[in-house]
Amino acid sequence: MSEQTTSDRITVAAIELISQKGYKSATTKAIAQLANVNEVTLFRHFGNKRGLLKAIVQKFSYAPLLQQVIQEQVTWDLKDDLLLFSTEYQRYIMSIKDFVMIGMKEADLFPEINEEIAMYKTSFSSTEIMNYLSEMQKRGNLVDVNIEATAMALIHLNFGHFLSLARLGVNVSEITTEDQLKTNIFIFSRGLTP
Amino acid sequence: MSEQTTSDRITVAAIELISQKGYKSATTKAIAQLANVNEVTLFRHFGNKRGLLKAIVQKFSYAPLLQQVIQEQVTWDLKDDLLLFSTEYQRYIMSIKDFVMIGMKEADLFPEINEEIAMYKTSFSSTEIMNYLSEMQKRGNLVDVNIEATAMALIHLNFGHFLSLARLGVNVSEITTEDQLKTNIFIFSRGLTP
DNA sequence: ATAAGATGCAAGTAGTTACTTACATTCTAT
DNA sequence: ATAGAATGTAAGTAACTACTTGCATCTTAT
Repeated sequence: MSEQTTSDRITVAAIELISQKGYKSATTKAIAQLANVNEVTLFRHFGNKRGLLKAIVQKFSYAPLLQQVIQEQVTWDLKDDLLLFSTEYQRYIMSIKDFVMIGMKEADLFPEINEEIAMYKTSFSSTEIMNYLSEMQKRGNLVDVNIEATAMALIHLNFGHFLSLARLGVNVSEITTEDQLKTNIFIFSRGLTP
Repeated sequence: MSEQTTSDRITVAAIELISQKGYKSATTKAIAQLANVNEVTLFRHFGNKRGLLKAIVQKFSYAPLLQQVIQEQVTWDLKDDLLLFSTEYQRYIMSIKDFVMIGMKEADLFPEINEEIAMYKTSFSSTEIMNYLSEMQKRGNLVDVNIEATAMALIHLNFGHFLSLARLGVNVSEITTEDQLKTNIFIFSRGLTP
């Protein structure tokens, strides 16, 4: 039928249901039904429900390419770079949105997908940004400010925006993501440029 | 024994367990055990598990006093006011942290505690901030910027910070909340002051 | 064409969970 | 002291859920 393998169809269905209802409420029966396979097939592929989650985690646990992408495109112009960071972050985290939502809901259940992964490492690590900000300070393109706190502020802002989008599906307000990011970068670049 | 009523002990226990494990995984048996009451008592008080959650939602659904507190203390100095907003927000949302986490996990299960409540209304509504920002613009204390987007940026930033704290219990980084807020306000006031 | 592997189907099992019922016990107000 | 309300105890039920087993059917590579 479809080009996806059976395992893929099951994991995709599982990700959708678990991110929506949570791990406990997403029954193997429902997952199998959504994946259009027999429930037994699910167990034949993954052993048990936990194994299914494990497979999902592994599926998403690759080193984020984002860092490379960013490092290659850095211009050392604060405004441009902040926009680059934000748009890349938003693009990437939205693509793995369901996985992040699972991490949000099941952090205690599954240490592997704890918040650190879902919130920071999965996207870009804060150290990447901190390195960038330090270099910017050396170049005299950045005001004297707590680097670590600034990096966290950037991440928190972007993650907060992502959460609005992800949870409601649509923007809370009428603002488009583009306009929102524009304003964010305006404030930050103006606040951080010497 | 304790001064709390039986109902209170049950709801408190339920909030703790549900915010940790999620609604489905927090069994009535475990809730009763934690509350130090017989499981039957739980059902006598709340009818069913759903009724217990309903009681919890009602317990937290009062008009946030935060608005008043803020309006009374506004100084129309951007830096001072932003600090006031942030600290009050942080103080308040941390006090209802478990409830907010329930909202984060069970939004689909319970429309009443959807994200809007947990994320925005429960704390301070975005319109309150927007009114403040508009007035600041009229007074010439604020740069020409998208008011709505700026308000959302403030909320996202503060909510993002809250989430780090709430999820990990401790700050991700070594920065104290105070230092983090200071940096946030530094960036924002510098970026928004004409 | 055929063997091997993957999947479907039917039935079942053991454990869990929300919820009930009947009765005993304790607490509280008068 | 006593009635009435609140709580505890014991036992049970019906539904659900993860997971298993045995066998039939289908697909695919050779």
